[in-house]
Amino acid sequence: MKLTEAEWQIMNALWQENPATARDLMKRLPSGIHWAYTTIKTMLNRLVDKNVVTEQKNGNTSFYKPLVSQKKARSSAFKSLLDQAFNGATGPLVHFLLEEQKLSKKQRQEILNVLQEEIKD
Amino acid sequence: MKLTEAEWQIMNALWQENPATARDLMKRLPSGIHWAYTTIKTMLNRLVDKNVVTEQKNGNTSFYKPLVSQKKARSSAFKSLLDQAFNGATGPLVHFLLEEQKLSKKQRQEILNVLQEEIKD
DNA sequence: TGGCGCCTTCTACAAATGTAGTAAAATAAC
DNA sequence: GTTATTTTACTACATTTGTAGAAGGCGCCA
Repeated sequence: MKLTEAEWQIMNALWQENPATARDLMKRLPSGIHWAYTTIKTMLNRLVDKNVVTEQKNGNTSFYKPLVSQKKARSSAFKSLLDQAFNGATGPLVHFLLEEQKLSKKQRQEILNVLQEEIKD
Repeated sequence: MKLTEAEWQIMNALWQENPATARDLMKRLPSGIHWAYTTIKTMLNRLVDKNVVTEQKNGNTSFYKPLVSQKKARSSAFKSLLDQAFNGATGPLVHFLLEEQKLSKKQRQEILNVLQEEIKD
């Protein structure tokens, strides 16, 4: 399932903690994003239509929960990027990742840490 | 500069070899994609508008060249994914990469080596 | 019991995206 | 030169995406 940019914002907020109301999500959006309440509801409705979240009503209020895990969504986005921009192969991406000037020393160190962690066993 | 999915197809074909005509690109598109000639022209026009490619006419026929390098485009797409789906940090992506893509120990070690090489200075 | 505030459902609407048809102009083929 | 082929320039149109307003319903408190 493909998420749009705006949908990612909503989902990121929702994954943080759920179930959550539209109001909750509104508060959790990154500072800098100030959508109208109804905008958020619209997004949620679309996500429900897409079967990415479920809606449960308690009285008059809707509570939302993700139907798709963050991991799954990431996987899908990752794969799309790979196919689209890196000829579908991990190799070029890794190469890119390492070569890319934009990575700060800190970021590289971060990668190194992860790798070492993973390599351990 | 943000490319759409369809635009990536065109650009991937264009990066392969250029300058190229719309007809050239049509032939180079991955098997499975069969766009009308005018569709390709439309995309190219939009890419020209976006300053992603240049158009030079030779007589009646247009030749196109990328104005944005593949590397640059990749970088941009990569960064978008990172921001959108991985909280902007390389770490989680790498984690994901290692976990999901099942890199062999040897591959990891290889990456590690390259990284250490890179980090040195 | 009449507002106040919050929630929902509907509706709207411009811009971006995917996809292409048409008509006219340029060129190539005979 | 006349026809066939190619190319361009313009226009079109449905769908998706980003963003939100309006109107009606419900609980609460003065």
